[in-house]
Amino acid sequence: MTENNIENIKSQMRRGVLEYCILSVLDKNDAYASELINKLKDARIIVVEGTLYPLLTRQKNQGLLAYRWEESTQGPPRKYYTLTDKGREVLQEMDKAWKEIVETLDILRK
Amino acid sequence: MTENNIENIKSQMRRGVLEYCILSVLDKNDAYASELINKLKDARIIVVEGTLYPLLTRQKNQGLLAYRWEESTQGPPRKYYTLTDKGREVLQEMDKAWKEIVETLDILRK
DNA sequence: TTTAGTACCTTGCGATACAAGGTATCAAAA
DNA sequence: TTTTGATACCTTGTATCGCAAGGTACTAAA
Repeated sequence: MTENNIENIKSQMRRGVLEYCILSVLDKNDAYASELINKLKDARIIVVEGTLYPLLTRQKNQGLLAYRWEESTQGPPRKYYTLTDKGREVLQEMDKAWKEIVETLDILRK
Repeated sequence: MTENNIENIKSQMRRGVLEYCILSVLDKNDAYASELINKLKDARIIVVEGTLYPLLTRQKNQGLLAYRWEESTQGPPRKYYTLTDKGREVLQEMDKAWKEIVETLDILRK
């Protein structure tokens, strides 16, 4: 019960920054969807396929991401996503928004 | 367009921590709904009635909040919300979850 | 030619944020 | 004494979105 409650709270917080996390990861290196899922899981941000795929499509449609296909030696081709210039701009805006929220919570919890 | 985009991003981030903010405010002082809205607005967390009322009811039903009615000299009676013991426990869990996410983003953006 | 591994994507349900609209109380002005 | 304005409560309907579940396709090895 309470456990569940807390998991909900965490996932709610994670959801709020999910797009920010995706752009942050892609800012360092291009990546394909399954790879992204693993990198985010390593960073303790849980995200599943059914969440990620539509989200990547949305971000691509907003012009934040572009992609290219690359052949793989061990399975089907991979769709590598990369940040666009607009994506980098938006990422900077996210940095600001994030800083603001962190400050806000510092104050609220002080 | 882009403006809108960024507003969406901000509000998404805000949404993720909204419950945390509410409990944080109530941890300092009991408050009634309209008062909460103003305090959060001052802290740059925008929340509207249609969001807050159902959310307070949810938190009350989860046993995190309790309320009492108090007469007011300038209008209808006010429903003052207060943190329960369970609410305080959950708030501490939120502190942990929040710290974890802040650390995660520090690393992702480093 | 079947199985295992990897990678892509979609569908349907449930939760929820928010705009808009509604009710009730009190006090002061008309 | 009725209307207006301020304050406070709450609900309804719509749209969005996360996630579980299910589905397709390619490659290599058994």
